[in-house]
Amino acid sequence: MNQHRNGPVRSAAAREAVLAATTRLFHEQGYDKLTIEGIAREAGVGKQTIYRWWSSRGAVIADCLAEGRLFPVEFEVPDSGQLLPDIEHWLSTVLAVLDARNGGELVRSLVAAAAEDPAVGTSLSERLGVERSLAARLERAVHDGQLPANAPIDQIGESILGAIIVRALSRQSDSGEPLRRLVRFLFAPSGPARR
Amino acid sequence: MNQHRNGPVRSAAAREAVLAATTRLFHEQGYDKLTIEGIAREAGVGKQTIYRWWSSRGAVIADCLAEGRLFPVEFEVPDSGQLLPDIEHWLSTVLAVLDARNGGELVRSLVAAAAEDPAVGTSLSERLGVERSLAARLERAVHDGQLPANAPIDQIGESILGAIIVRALSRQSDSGEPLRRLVRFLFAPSGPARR
Amino acid sequence: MNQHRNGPVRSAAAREAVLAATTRLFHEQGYDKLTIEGIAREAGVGKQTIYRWWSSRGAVIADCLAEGRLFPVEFEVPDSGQLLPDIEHWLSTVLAVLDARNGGELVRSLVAAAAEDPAVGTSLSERLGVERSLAARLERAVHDGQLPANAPIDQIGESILGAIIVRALSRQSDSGEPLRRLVRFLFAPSGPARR
Amino acid sequence: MNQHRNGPVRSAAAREAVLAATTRLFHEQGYDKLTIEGIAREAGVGKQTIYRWWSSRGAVIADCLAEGRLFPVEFEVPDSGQLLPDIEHWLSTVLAVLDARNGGELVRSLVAAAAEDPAVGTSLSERLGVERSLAARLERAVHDGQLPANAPIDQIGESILGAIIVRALSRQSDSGEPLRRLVRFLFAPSGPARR
DNA sequence: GAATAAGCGAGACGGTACGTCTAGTCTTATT
DNA sequence: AATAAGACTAGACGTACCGTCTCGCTTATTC
Repeated sequence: MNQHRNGPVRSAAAREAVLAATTRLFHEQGYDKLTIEGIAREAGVGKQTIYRWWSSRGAVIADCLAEGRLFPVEFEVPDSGQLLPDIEHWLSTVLAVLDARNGGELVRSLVAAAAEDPAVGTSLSERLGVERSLAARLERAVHDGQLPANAPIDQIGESILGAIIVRALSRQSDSGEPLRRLVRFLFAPSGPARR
Repeated sequence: MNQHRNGPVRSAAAREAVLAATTRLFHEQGYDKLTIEGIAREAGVGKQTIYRWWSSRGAVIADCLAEGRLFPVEFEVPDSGQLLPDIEHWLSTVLAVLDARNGGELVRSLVAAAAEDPAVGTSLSERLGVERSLAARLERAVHDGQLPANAPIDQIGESILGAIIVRALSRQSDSGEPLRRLVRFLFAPSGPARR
Repeated sequence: MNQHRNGPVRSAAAREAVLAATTRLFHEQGYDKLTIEGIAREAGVGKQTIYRWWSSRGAVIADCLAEGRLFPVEFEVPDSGQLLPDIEHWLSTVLAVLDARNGGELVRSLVAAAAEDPAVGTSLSERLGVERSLAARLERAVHDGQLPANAPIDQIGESILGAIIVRALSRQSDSGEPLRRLVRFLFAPSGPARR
Repeated sequence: MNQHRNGPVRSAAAREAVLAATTRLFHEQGYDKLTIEGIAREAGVGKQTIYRWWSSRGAVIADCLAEGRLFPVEFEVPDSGQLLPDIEHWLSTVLAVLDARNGGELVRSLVAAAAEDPAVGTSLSERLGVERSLAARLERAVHDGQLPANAPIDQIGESILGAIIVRALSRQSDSGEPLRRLVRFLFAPSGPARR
């Protein structure tokens, strides 16, 4: 980080170093032990450089999220024509990634960050594909007739994401089966007669 | 806290002062500006007294929650026999309370606290009546046949709570109508799953 | 000449702006709050322009001193033939100028600058006319026989200047009468040493 | 410094460590490179402890001075009955001490400190014995008739101290002979006829 | 009249220190 | 033995400057 500097335009090297260091520290220690000083130290960057370009700790995390540095993959909901299997596939992917990297801790950190900084919440939701991919898939399901015309698409997505969050907050480590039961309840192909 | 205390047993006055001060500061400034020093100052109490009886900032909040100092009322789900109206009534009560006291900020603070401290999450969920009252009501709905026998009761509660949280985290201030649409979808006479 | 260079030469406007800004800030805030960044800002000049032409903060002050920007007048010791009145006249002028512009603070600032940068000390002494004018006058007094042949001219000047400095450092604001008593003692017709 | 702490009364150990560290750093690096953080680091003390008990960098130095940590000895003016030899003896002692420990740098540092903080000036003057011992000796000389009755005692002392300072500020390293000439001029036992 | 090269305002950069705040531990005197 | 008070080390906060650097522009000199 002390090689080529570019002068009075923003240094791409510094930006990269900050985001890389933040990603590393975030995974190692979690959000509440993440400090601006720590990032600067780890990145070999002056504190002012961070304060110059990011408004808060959360803003840095939001950038990391937006660039896919915290999750390695895109979460796409496939479209096989059948709603429930598609959603289950997406959910499995999400849970696999979360569990692989000490998911509870990761989600809690992200939630803490989101509670502090709006941008993180937005980025997180986008990154998990809730809006872009999940909502789009549900939209198509409405067109297919697999969901009723008045189904509250966004809220369904939020409720699934919310259930993931609540599960993380309550420190349950149950391999995700309950969440699968939830989506099965929501999207059962042949809804059991209920009344 | 400048009263006369009587020696070597735990001071009820100190406990009361701490919880009262915490409640006040939490409402005024939110969780992330809540500090042990601030509580001690406000309560007129030595820091050590707090450290002696509570393990962390979150533990104090959890105590406040458990004693109903953060929410003034109990959230009970009524049982009129009809599931959907009962749930909607409960949801309206919850939203009314949240909106009344700058709810978004309050929920975000609670979520931040829960992300840091497990006890807070548990207390919060209990306090909102999700487990005790909501889950019990859903249980009865299963017996009634208003919900299918295999309905994932706990997860349904968590998904509603989660939706409230996600809504708060994304700073939407939409008067709760979307959440009402969600519960209508979940508990509509025909059920969310349909074919 | 083997060294012909092209391009613009030193900008007189920039030099002028720097010295003017420095003078202004020095008088307003004193030496220890004088910063290169502050000067550059005030002068509307790039920092590099200052670093290119001056080696240090002190060097800029020394330039200001040398150009008479910090003291408005020359301090000349008159030569009426009578030593003591001449010196008293010079001293009165110096004290008048110092007292007029919050002299204690000014002297302290100059002393601080001199302690940091040798050039300032030299400039200061020159500017006050200690060497040029006071020492010359004393020299003439030796020739006149008003001072003994072996009188340590330079040291006498330094001791007067030093007394002014000590007085400023100890924050006495005594209208200069004590200093007048000192020079009367030094240059009384009978001399300081007497038996 | 992490051994015995004394509780909510001022820690003598911390005070000692701070003053010792300050003395060390002051001699090694001079006043302008002396920082609160540096002192805290060297002393193994929290910064707040310094800010709690001293109002500024200068105040710490003043304490060091007052306790004789910067100069190892007391500077006493002897009283043999003969003024000039007594003063010369005192001056030799002072100069010896100053030269022994890179005196110019030391005096400049002290002057810079005094320019910033009044207490340092006072302490310095006291420490060198200017007031206590030198002025007292001159007083006695007045009684003896070795100095005229109206001799400005304090100013004479200040002028000698001032000459030492000016000499240090102008970076002359002349072994002190000029200063000896000055005091000889001031206190010559048999003042040469001058006019 | 182009090409060249220095000076210029601007300001980003890695750093260091500032003075403040809180964490969590420990000691004192009091009750 | 618990308390209110508060000193202690440690370290992060966000700000201010340091001295170096690079950028794009302007300007004078040389080819």
